[in-house]
Amino acid sequence: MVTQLPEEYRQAPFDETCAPRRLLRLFSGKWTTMILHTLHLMGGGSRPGQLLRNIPGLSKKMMTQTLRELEQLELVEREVRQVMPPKVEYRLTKLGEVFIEPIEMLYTWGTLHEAELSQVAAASKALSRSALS
Amino acid sequence: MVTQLPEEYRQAPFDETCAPRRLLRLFSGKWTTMILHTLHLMGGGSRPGQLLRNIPGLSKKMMTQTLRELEQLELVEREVRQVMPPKVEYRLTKLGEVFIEPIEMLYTWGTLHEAELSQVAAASKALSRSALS
DNA sequence: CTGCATCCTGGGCGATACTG
DNA sequence: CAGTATCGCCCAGGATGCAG
Repeated sequence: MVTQLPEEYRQAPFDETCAPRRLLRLFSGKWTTMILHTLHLMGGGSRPGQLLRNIPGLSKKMMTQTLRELEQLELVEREVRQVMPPKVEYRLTKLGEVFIEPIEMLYTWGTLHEAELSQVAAASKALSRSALS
Repeated sequence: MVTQLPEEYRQAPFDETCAPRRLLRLFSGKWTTMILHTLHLMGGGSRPGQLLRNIPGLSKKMMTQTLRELEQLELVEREVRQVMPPKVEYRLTKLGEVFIEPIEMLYTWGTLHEAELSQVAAASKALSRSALS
């Protein structure tokens, strides 16, 4: 029974530019996945105010900032309607929709495993409590 | 064709403590998932030096720091063997193994979608290039 | 309503050097 | 080899205020 492969046979290490790492970096922003997820969830175009209301804790600044980044990466499109008051809609691009898949995977996994997540939370709580003594 | 539900009928927003967000926070550390993944990949116990060598860019400090956090969350166990030179092994706990699943999902998804990840990279590159002008 | 500019703070993360 | 301590940077990200 091989519990551990010898050094020489172990698979090559991740390099910085490997796919998993690039994905991680893409999702590293605090609000990135939540914004993509919400855009997807609401279907069609979403207005900034709606996004803001649907993502508690998100500030206007971080929203627009994140949306700009996603625009530049061509994961999100912005549609402006020049009227008063201004009407703006954001929607996922075709490329953007691709990345919905891993996000939904993560989110639903989380939802299905609340129990384990609570165990982790409990552990961290126990820790901070003992730290107070 | 309903492209967008009226405000009142839209599903309640994520609150801060919902499962998806907790999962995101758990994985928010730059090295967290990579360390868990590598521990899993190597099977059985892993020695710090091995981890370090298998995760390019990881510094000794960030490794131990992340491992300590994971220990506190009870996702990782540390086994010390008091000899010279010191022998230490880290291994996933039962709870830790649970979280391997979403990590592997993410990583393999990334691997299967290198093409799209490259498109994103291309978009960001095009951006920084035009910014130079 | 939407969006930008500004200012500021915390802490994540890295580099380095030192112990056993 | 494994781990710690220190220093300091940088920037993500929050608060506020102004403009169209």
